[in-house]
Amino acid sequence: MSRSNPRVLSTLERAGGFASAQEVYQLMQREGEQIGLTTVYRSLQSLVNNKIVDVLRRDDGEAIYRLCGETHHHHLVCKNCGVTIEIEGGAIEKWAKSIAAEHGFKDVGHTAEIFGLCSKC
Amino acid sequence: MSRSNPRVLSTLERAGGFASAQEVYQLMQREGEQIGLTTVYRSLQSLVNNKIVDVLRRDDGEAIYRLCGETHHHHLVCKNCGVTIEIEGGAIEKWAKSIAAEHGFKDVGHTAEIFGLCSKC
DNA sequence: TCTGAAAATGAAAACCATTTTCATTTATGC
DNA sequence: GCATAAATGAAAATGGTTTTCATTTTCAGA
Repeated sequence: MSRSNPRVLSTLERAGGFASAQEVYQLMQREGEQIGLTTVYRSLQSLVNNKIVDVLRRDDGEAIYRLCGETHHHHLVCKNCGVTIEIEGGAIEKWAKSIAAEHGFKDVGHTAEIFGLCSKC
Repeated sequence: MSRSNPRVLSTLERAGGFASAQEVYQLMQREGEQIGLTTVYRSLQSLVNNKIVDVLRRDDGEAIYRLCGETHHHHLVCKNCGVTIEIEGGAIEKWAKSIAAEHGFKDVGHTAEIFGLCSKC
């Protein structure tokens, strides 16, 4: 298994904690970092596995990565400009748990995203 | 510009109003319809432009199309055997709408999935 | 300090959904 | 009919992402 190259995380932070793999790679190149695109992808994947970053999708399907806090939250994302607002999901947690219990499911997790056009777009 | 091939819409409806372009294409092939993948893509695009269908993204980035105005549902998926149960999302709809309104978002949609281990696994 | 196994790396190729190109067929108005 | 526009689809191009594989680096133990 591969661990994350720390410079990738540091670059993602510097990018405002919100960038695609391609963008992280280009940023590192521009700054003279010597790294391959493959390693960027692998590092980001590893960060996702370790729950250090989240992955979302742009409208065109490109994956964007962003730092996430530890508390479980959801996102409200503008599908035009990409601005993201973290939201609490208390209601969702309960909903997911009750639905799962109703059908005898265990070890339950869930995903939920809300998207739309923000007030500026 | 091209108009939508009506068989594409009819197939999307038959698919439960929720499928990717590739799936629509495969479904049509299996049913003996004679159509090219290009036409499927063009028809779906045209349906999106005409606001007849919505387009979302799967986690893997593939675009999925769904009929507008359909009351859409969510899924409870077993992460071991893959069995899927359709569930109503009334509570989620309300939650998504209120959160979005709170932050001035318009043209709002959402995704939500619950996953876990089903009673058999 | 050596040595070898395991992990990390990255260039190139493979993958795959999607889009574009372009030549051909079909539909439509006159 | 005839001409022009629209629709079609095979094949090629595009572009993000993943895989392959050979090489380099790391590092624990002799």
